[in-house]
Amino acid sequence: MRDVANGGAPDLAGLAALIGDPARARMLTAVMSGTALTATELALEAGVAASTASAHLARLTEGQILAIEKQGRHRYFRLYDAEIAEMLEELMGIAARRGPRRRTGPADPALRVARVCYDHLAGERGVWLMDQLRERRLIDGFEVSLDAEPFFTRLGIDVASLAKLRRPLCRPCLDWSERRHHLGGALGAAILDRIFTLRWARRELDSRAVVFSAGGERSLRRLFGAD
Amino acid sequence: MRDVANGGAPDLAGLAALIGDPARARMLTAVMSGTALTATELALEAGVAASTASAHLARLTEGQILAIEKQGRHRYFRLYDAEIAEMLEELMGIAARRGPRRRTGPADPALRVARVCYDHLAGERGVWLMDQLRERRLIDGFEVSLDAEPFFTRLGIDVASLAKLRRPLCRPCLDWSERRHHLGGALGAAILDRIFTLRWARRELDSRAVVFSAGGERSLRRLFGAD
DNA sequence: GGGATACTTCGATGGGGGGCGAAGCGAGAT
DNA sequence: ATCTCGCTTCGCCCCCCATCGAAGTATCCC
Repeated sequence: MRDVANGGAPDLAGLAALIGDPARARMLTAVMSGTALTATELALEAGVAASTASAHLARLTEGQILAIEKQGRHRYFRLYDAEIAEMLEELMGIAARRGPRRRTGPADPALRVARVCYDHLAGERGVWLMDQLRERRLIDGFEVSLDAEPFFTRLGIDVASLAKLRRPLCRPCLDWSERRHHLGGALGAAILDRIFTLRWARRELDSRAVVFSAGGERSLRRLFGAD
Repeated sequence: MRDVANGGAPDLAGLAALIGDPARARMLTAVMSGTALTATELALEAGVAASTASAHLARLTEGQILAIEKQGRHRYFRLYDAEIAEMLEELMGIAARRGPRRRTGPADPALRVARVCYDHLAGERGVWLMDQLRERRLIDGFEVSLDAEPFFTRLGIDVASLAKLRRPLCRPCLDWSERRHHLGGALGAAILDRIFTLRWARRELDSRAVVFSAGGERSLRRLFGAD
């Protein structure tokens, strides 16, 4: 009813208002780490009562910002899809840039170096990776090169089956700290997955930070480095 | 004071809340047409009193969503920069997609075919253009090819001087109706400028729609078409 | 079954902010 | 100098909604 008022224009205000509440924004920031969180955890994260959080989560779900995964007596919340994650990353980037004054907190540097953007790698490492893939012509423009399959197969990634998914294989995602693109999409997610499986890096608890081990760092450079 | 509370995270809520008010969203939608508008025009557009609009505009300016251009006794408002325009386009895309139910209003089709995205071309024509440029290797990945300069020079666009600007020359911008990228950045703006100058198309009044003439349509296809 | 845990619903409260009109103000226009 | 127009400031109202605690419902564990 209320959205019929304006002439077919998308409900920009509704969507933005959903994100524009402090408690909800904190929840979304928390869930940007990629791990699904329970309602109670999110209430804690947002600093509000469970009942308040419940109402917020209902609205975010209704608005298709979050999705629910029921599991026993828990209700796990995750971002609705990768598109939402990318939009949030972009918003955070803009907010950070025109924020009060550049704050250089202690936890910040780690996030700038490497962090999770929902389910793929962002930060300096993320855009470096994207640069290298393009430099080596494994990615061409917005698409994976035809002759790149063997490379990814050696890495343990089956490009052909990823390409069958509904989700775009390869999607440039604007990085909030670097202000350039890193690799999202199914391939971006698969690469980060391999990085964790191979123990080149680990997740920092309760943070989006990704910490590479010295050896992992070397392996990454050896595998993807252009020269 | 209020933004020091959370640990260095960007003020996502503040930014989104700025956009998340119906009146402000209507103003932003209006100014997405690329033309700078006066405070009074925006008040009319948003359907609020001049005083109310003034308060909104002050907040949007303060938040660096809009910028003011004083001119005589008028104050013209425009989007702060192209980054903001792209972010809004993306938000509108997401809002449209998960909106109530696909509404196919009468004015909609024209917008889907071709429209202005702040200062460059979006819609079917916009992504077609991007596809062709990439197909013909005039744009490679995210950059203009080295040997593309003569082509654009013939079109009356001096790539070298565009490249000197602070603004990125070539920037993929996610299209809300097509869900794929069209060409933004200084080059995207220059191309649309030429399209208007050559009278291949004209702006629909009070709308973001771009209407091509039959001849303009042919010229566009002849110039950019790949085969 | 009983008890604990996870979460939602309900009802009440309060504050932030969006809304308006009237008055103020500054910069052209005459 | 005076008028007019464009916009802002001020004072006010009022509604929306974020918030809470308490009670209700669902699910698991023993």
